[in-house]
Amino acid sequence: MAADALSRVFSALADPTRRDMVARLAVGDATVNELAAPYEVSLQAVSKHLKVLEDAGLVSRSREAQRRPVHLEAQVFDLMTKWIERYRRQAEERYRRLDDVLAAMPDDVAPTAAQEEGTPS
Amino acid sequence: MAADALSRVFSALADPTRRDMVARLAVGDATVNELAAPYEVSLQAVSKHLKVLEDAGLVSRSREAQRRPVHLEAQVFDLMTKWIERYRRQAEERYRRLDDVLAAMPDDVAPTAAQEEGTPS
DNA sequence: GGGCTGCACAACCAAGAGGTTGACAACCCG
DNA sequence: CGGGTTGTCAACCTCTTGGTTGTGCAGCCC
Repeated sequence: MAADALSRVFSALADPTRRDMVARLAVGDATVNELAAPYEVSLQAVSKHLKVLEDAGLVSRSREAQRRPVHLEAQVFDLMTKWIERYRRQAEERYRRLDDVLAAMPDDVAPTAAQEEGTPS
Repeated sequence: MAADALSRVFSALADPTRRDMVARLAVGDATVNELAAPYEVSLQAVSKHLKVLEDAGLVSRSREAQRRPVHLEAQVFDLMTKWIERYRRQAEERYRRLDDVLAAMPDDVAPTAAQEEGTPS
């Protein structure tokens, strides 16, 4: 749906079945039938899942006679890890420089201690 | 939708708007209005996005008078990176031990050379 | 060449996601 | 207390998603 690559990758991995397939493919290439075996769903459903993974660039499919072996393209993972690491680091950095942030705050209450809700009466 | 935590996290980050919000929150906490400002969508839509992020455990919302400051919970990222790293490493490892994998194969054609399609006649 | 296997494409359907508007609750300010 | 500000909840609409079944094509096997 979303045109950008990162969205497609995240979206593709948001499904447990597809993550499971990726896990399976990390061990080695597999055919559609092999991938479909563990699941209750129809072969067509699996084929759809593979299309999603392929559109996300997570897998590639080659031809080998009438079989279509599926191959994991692990380098796409880097796209995610880069994004994640960037903001995680940024957030951690922010914790480290908490004093600066507090100094920049107006005259708000300093959240040094988490205050509980006040008595309702 | 999917009950498991990892799916919720991936799904939450599959939306560019929500990733953008996370990027914004990495700089520092913000109110809903502040977060909504850059976007064309209604405040309610932003509120929904935040709910998705909150359900994924990516952000938390506190109370501060009538304001609801949103805070990034970066540690959830670890959940993803762990998953990703696991299978990326596994896939990379597989490349390294390609010979073993080939040896373990049955009597299939060894894909040492990518054979082109046979002559159709 | 006929049939079986492996897989994809198309049409359809139920459920969910993301957007909208409208109403309203909680809180500060005067 | 009344009014503005901040944000949520509910109802509704539409498009997408994940599933189904049906059909059909490409390629081995006999």
